[in-house]
Amino acid sequence: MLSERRRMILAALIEEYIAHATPVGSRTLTERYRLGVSPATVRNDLSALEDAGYITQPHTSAGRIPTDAGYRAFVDALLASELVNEEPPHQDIVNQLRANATELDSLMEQTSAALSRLTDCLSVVVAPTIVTAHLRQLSLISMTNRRALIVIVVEDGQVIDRQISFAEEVSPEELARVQNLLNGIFVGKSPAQIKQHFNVNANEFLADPLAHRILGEVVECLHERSGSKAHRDGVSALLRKPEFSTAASILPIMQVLEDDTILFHVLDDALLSDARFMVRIGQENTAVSLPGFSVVASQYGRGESSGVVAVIGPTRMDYQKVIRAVRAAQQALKDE
Amino acid sequence: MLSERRRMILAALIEEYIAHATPVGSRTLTERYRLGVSPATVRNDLSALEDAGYITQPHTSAGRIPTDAGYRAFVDALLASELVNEEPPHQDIVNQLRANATELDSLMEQTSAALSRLTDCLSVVVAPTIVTAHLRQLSLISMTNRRALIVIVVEDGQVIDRQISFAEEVSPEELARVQNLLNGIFVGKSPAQIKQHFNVNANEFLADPLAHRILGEVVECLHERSGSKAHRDGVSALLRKPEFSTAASILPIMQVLEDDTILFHVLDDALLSDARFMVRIGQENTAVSLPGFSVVASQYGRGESSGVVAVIGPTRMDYQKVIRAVRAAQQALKDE
DNA sequence: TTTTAGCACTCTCTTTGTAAGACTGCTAGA
DNA sequence: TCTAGCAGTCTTACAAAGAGAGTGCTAAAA
Repeated sequence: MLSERRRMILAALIEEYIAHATPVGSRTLTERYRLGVSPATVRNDLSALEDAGYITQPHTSAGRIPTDAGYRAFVDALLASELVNEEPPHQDIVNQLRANATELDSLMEQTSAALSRLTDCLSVVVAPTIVTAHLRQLSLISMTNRRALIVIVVEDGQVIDRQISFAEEVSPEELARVQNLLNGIFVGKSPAQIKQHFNVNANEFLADPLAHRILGEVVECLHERSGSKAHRDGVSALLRKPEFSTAASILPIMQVLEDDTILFHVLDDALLSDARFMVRIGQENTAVSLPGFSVVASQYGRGESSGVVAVIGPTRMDYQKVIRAVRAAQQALKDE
Repeated sequence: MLSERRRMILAALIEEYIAHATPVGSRTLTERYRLGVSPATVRNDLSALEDAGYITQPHTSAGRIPTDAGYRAFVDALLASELVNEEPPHQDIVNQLRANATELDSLMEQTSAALSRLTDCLSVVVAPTIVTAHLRQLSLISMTNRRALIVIVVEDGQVIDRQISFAEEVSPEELARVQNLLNGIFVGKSPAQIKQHFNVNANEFLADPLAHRILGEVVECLHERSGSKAHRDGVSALLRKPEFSTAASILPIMQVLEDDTILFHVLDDALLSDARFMVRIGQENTAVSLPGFSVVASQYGRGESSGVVAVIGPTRMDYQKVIRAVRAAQQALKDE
């Protein structure tokens, strides 16, 4: 429905606005892009694009800037094109990250740092949820007479630990017994299965208070940690962008970042559908009002569980660069 | 050397400026504080205080605002007075925190959150360094044939874990053997002692490559983690303060927060001397230039090791409230 | 029908000038 | 030593005016 030229003009305008963060006029477009028409013609097209809701004018005598809908059309075109899909993402970076990081935690941290450096935006990497990952091993380590450490190792290599205190003394031998007991029953089971078993066979465990107590903690751990632990990087990059020069403009994103629950909410919202990859532009973020921010998020799989890697920046972000970077990060985080 | 009245005027001016963030004139002071003298007299004193470097004028026809030196004098007086020292810090909060948090990590997180809420500033809690804490127990958990988890428990209850991969298969029995071997030698030793033993007796361990490898990782862990892990909270509180309404004004602190190394550097600098408690006002922060920011930091001991708890905010912070809050946090984090 | 040139129009931004307001510094007197 | 009064200085707010940028529209050209 949009003529070829208008599409080109929209793309050129967005490109120009992304680069300079300043409203773009008809003359600028004809001067910098080989459109082959005069400014007057471009003006007509701009007017049409504005009527269609793709661009808007901050005020009468300014150039145009893209609306969220304009970015959306631009990004959809980008995603449909080969530009973003075909090219192999920065394989060198992927390899380098993989080589350096021996642990998931450190891999996430480094990926987040690389991502924010690469895109000059804020990046977030969320550890895979363990909702689906199966238990590999449970270890109980005695710390003092009345204190022990539970270490849970999950199939995809994630480790969760938690300390517990006992009202009465518990010997290391006792702990070893419970460890073997629980491992015997639950290794290979998913958190949901473990919880179910715990609830159904509650009576059985009541005879063994220590096992009951510890299993309770384990169940709690597995559910509490579901999707916890997020690495963030690149806040200061955002502060340097002209659109975020006032504190008020960055406050919304800071509030999101400060609270894991809200952050997860925003990311989950972005990935609610079965899509593994998602771009949310400005007001498309419905979980929290984030005017002026876009979120590019992707799930990444580690074994049976899945985490999220995302880049958050101004709607005026370099979508092509960001999308490719997120894809690359997803590769880096993917289970070997 | 400062007359009693001038001291009072300085205190009143700072109090007023802390409350309203706007330059304070002579009339305001006489109206709101019972000084018993006329504005003209106050003006003379203000002029003297300015000559002495305690206050300054943004411009000729504005009131005065405190300089870093002015705050310093104010804070020194505060610290010398009973106001801050004698009163028992919010014991209720301390107790509540202690009750909720079973683990150090969660205690630090909750303390940080409470501290920032209480002071309406940014708060940072750094885990105790383990430089001096002795090893309590070492556990090796087999994850796969070629992968194991090292869990290090230190005297003060901190837990460190790290995954390692092996070139060849390693049986759980082998791991158990090494675990016993290393525990036998190193339990009760400090990181420094362990490292030394490792270096001196290198030959002995060469005959046992697995033990050598694992001990190497342990040594590395203990030193890497020294003073790592920091919890931050309350960034958005800073954004709401009028002095940080521009992105440029908060950029410095964001850069510090983003990089643990720099953050530690700032805090270490604040606690470089043997003082366990320190207030750094504005330019007194020498590690990194933090114009307009003050740092109130305290060490807190957990057993033999020590961590840092700090509040960072505008130089125009409520020092009394902040100092007492930091003291309370230090109590909450102190080893039972 | 589409494109172009030209022009009037509108709006922002900057500058300039003015008036009001705030606070000081100074001087002279209590 | 303190106070009252006043002139002086500086910011802030507001209005007016000019420059600049970019548009929309109209009429002619392709």
